[in-house]
Amino acid sequence: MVTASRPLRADAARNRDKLLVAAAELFAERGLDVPLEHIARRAEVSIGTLYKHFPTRDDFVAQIFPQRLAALDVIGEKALAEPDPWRAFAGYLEDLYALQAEDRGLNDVLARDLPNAPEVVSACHRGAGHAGVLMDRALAAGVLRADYTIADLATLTRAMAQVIRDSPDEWRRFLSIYVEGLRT
Amino acid sequence: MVTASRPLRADAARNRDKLLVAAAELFAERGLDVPLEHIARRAEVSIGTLYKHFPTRDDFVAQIFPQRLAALDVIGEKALAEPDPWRAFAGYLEDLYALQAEDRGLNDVLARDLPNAPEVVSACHRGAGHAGVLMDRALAAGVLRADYTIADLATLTRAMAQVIRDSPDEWRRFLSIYVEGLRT
DNA sequence: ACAAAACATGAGGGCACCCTCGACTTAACC
DNA sequence: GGTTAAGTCGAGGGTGCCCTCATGTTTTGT
Repeated sequence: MVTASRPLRADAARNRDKLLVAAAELFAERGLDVPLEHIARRAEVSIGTLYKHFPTRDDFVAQIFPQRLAALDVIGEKALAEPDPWRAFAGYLEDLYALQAEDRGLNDVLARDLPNAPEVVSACHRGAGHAGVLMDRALAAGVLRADYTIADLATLTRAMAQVIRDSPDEWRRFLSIYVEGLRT
Repeated sequence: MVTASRPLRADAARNRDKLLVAAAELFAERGLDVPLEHIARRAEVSIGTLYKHFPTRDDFVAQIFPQRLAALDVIGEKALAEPDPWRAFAGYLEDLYALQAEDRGLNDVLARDLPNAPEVVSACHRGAGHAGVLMDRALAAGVLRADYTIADLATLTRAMAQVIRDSPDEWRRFLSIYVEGLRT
């Protein structure tokens, strides 16, 4: 699907990289809403050049987050390898939110309806898939509240995004209370 | 403390009232961040007049929210009248968030660090006082997780503000799960 | 009815962000 | 090394919000 366009000119490739690096840093530090001008400034590139390479904020998102979201698969696999269904499920949540807590941008990405980047969307779906399996296992084992659904998990994720934003050191406590309420 | 200034001129009093009504409506509908220009427009008054009466957004907040926050006292008293310590505590939370769910502005007020309005701050403190008593009772009865604190409640409140914003119909479910985790 | 004081008005300046486009610069290829 | 397509630059136009102030209007008290 990658339209094999002619390779970029050397300076263009360099600028593109600098932009990606700057954007990745700023998304992680300040969240998804950093002004594009700040990204250009940190990349030491003009705003016009930024728009040439990434006409849309979502173009940045599409380039940056898929690899970060790969971590989702990693923790998913890890959880699936855990034999105890409850520990698997609860551990998954803990790992997931630890990820969010480390990266303000990722926190934003997972908390919003958004983003128009298909790659990001599909990564999220894979994540939801893992979570679904873990939930089913826990349900089958009778350790998870019987009426719990994926939609509840989405709600939790947005709530956790908020908790992480305002008390980055207390989210584990909040989560553990909620998770306790989930157990049967 | 009300500096008994000369009474307002008739037209001025009328405009002030229209502004308060408009602001109250818009805060409730759209949240605390509505542009002040929108308030002026709905009040059918110029932006200059708005600034004359309420130089600051917080001046609106200070006039509007104290009476709404009175509802906090009502539900506090109601909960204190409930003999069962667990039902009192859990019922208080339910009533509190029901209040937030009905009023976007109130939701914002309770969710932020903010506001520079002393009357609002003191109403919140009274609310926290009620909550504290309810928590102590529940703790004494051994029905509430022993390490629970007021700070946790503040975190919960911000999280609930978020949940209410994105799923106004699902917040009770989320709350009930969390509250379940609180019980011993 | 008049003067003075109180008030209302809205154009406009400031700011932060968005995005575009024409003039310049540079890498790439012969 | 000259040509040219590709790329860079940043001033500047657009938007939405904030807030102020000179000018014009209304109320009030006499």
